[in-house]
Amino acid sequence: MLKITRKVEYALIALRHMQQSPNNSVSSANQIASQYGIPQHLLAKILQEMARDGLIQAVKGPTGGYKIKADLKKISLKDFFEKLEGPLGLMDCYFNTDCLQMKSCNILSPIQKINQNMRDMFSKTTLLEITQ
Amino acid sequence: MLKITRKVEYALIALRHMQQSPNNSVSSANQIASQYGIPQHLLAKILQEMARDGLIQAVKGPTGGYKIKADLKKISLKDFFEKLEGPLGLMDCYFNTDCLQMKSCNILSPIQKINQNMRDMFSKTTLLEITQ
DNA sequence: TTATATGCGATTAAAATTGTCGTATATAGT
DNA sequence: ACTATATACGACAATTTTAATCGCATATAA
Repeated sequence: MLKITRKVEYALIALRHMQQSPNNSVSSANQIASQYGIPQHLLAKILQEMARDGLIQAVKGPTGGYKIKADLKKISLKDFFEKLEGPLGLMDCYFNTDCLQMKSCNILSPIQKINQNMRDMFSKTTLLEITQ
Repeated sequence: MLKITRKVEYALIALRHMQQSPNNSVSSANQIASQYGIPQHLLAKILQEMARDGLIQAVKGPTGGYKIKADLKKISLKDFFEKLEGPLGLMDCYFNTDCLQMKSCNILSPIQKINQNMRDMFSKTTLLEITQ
């Protein structure tokens, strides 16, 4: 429990790679995948999603690839996680209100506080801090 | 991702229930399970594990059950999580050193910092704060 | 003696995650 | 124009993790 997914892990690795690419030149999915031992097709899908999210810029065709598009110091880790994986919470009931035990649940409010702490923590860290 | 398991959730619910039990009288697994809509056999196993961990005290036989044994203000949420679920880390490489990409991984050190933040956060909260 | 508890291992079921496949489209280089 | 290499995207399959169930044993109050 309390693990990040490989999807997020691969996304971070790729972002850092691009961040360190000289003159923000493009890097292809295959380049990155083979360098870090990531399944190529899987990484490609993740990069496509990040491109849709506006985090990176795609360049098609041979000599194509991806490069950083967004200003990484303006994006928190929390926002990044939520872009890729959806709402961030220790328990689903933080967002979902359809739990049948809602009324009888005796740990709802304490859990909400911890949840908020965790979200605050990830809100304070920027993507730039991770990737530079 | 970054979710707690139902096991931990059920354990917290049960702990809080016992904590609020008048005069620290015992509560049976079935009582608690039916009150909060938790599968009985599953909760029983979790309570047994908590008893082995010294968190609660088991009383056998009819009229038996469980009651709080440990001093909950001396146990951090991190310790509690690790008792039930093992090492607490965003990625396995925080503990495991057998990742083949260890050398080429470019996000190891930033992730380690976030990991430490998360562990610190859960270290600062006591079980008592959650259950009272 | 009986009914109701805990104790514990094995097994199954369900859900989430991770990875693969196939096909389409874009474009630089020749 | 052709080819090789890249992104784009949906469907599907495999794997892993989590959640739940089953069966049987032991303890003990009434």
